Amino acid sequence: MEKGWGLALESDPLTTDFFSTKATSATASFFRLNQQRDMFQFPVSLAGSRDDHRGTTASSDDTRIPVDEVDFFSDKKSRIVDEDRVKKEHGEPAPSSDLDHVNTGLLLRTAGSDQSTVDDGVSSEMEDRRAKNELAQLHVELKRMNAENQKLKDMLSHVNNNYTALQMHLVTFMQQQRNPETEHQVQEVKSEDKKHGEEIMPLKVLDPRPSGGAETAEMMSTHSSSDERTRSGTPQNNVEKRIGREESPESESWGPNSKVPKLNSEKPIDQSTEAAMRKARVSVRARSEAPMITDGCQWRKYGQKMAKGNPCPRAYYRCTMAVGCPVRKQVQRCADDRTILITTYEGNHNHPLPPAAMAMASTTAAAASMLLSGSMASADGIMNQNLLAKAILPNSSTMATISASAPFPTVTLDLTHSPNPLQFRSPPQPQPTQFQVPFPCQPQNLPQVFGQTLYNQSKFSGLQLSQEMGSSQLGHQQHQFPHPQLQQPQQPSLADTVSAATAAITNDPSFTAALAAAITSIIGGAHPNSSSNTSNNNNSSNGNNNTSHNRQ
DNA sequence: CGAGTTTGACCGGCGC
DNA sequence: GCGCCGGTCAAACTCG
Repeated sequence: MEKGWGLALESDPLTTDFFSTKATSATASFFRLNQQRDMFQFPVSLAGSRDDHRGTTASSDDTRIPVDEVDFFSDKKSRIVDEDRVKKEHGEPAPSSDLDHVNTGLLLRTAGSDQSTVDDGVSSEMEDRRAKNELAQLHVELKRMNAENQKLKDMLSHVNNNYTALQMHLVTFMQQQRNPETEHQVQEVKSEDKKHGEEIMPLKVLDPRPSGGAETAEMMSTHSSSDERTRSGTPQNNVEKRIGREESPESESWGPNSKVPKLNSEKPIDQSTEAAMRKARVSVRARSEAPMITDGCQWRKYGQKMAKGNPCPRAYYRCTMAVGCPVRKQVQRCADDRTILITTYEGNHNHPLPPAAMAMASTTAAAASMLLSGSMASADGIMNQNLLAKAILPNSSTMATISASAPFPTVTLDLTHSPNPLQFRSPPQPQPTQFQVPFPCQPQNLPQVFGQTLYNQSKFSGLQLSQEMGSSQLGHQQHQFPHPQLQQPQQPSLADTVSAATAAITNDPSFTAALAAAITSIIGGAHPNSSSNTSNNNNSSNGNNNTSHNRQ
């Protein structure tokens, strides 16, 4: 097995095939041989396969190769040599017998061994031993090469991870660079509120200003918004209700009223920027049979509509991890391929996120930031967008697309390319939680993988969640969240984790390195204490959401 | 009984 | 001005 893996990673199809498919038969036959001849097991099969498939050395090493082969089948040495020559000359195993006509070299050998009841007895024991030694050496060398190869691969994956992490940091940093304005505003708003002698009702304060609202709310909300909001009993609630769709940040971000022009008209430049930020969307396309991909957040469905041009209904969700969180998402199946789930995220969370959710959220935020920058400076925008795409999907440049033509700048992460039918095809859905994005995790896994890639240290819990994630976001796991509310009660079992990893791997081999690192870290002892919300995509599972949410 | 989902109605923007 | 459409609301319903 190990060899199969190692070789497979090498991207040498021939080798891989050899190990995976032919090795078995060859090995089996070989065992027989061993019993008879007491030979070195692996060398035989390996040598045979090599010669048969690669045949590179055959011509040049005519003398030597035959010797090797002879060694293994010392009895039938001469005969085998002839066979091998024939094989090499024709590039295909020459049929030693009718039965083996179609078989590859391995079988031929086996057949040859069977045939070789006629023992020449001429070859000297010395030669045999020498040949054995050579084979053994080759085998050892092969092992060594494999080990070395593995090392290199590890190093590569490591470097890859670091690179990705740096990229994401850069993106985040750029976002933060841009945010100072926002923060400024927030500060100002806060101070204003305090002047008024009240502790902020973020939403209200913001409400009047559509563009600034959500952002501000998000910024401040972390601690105060929920409490205050709940606290803000009746009168304010009424007001809020009233304001409701017109002024609430949410409506701004998604609804028509949130359209940029309107916002611009009222707002200063930076505010328009913020509005744009909020408009930026991250769309994740992932293959998933689950109704929704898991991204580590808790969502409440607040509507469903039939969208034009798509027979599949579009579902609207809002984040319920904190009161007033402006983040929303739309989930819809692709009209062309209903196995593809399109999840569109918008907005930034105004509360701490569980590790599992960090990736998605960060990605969304980064995407928004990048898109924004792109819209502002054309050249830079392009650059940034490319960067974003790379950052989001470091391993595949083709998967992330950025749409400038859409009403809102949108980053689309297409996780559907990963060829992994396995996971989703499984008839009985194991658990609702697993639908992940085949990375989608499943595209679903995107977030997870992404996070993993970015932050190796993280625990694997993120992976499970991510499967849907499309938005790939970054690392999450490393944070511990103080808020009890945010902590996910469930801890993924190791088995779950492994299965998630397996799914991810199968879905997209390109993430193998990152996943391997993650798995390694887990197995290495880290137990994911973090939130793993394996199943949380279902809104129903969360115990403590006070969902009197939004509307009140 | 509370929390979440469903679903028809409503609202506002946009295009004709 | 009208109708279409996307998005949201909120009462009714379902579920645990």
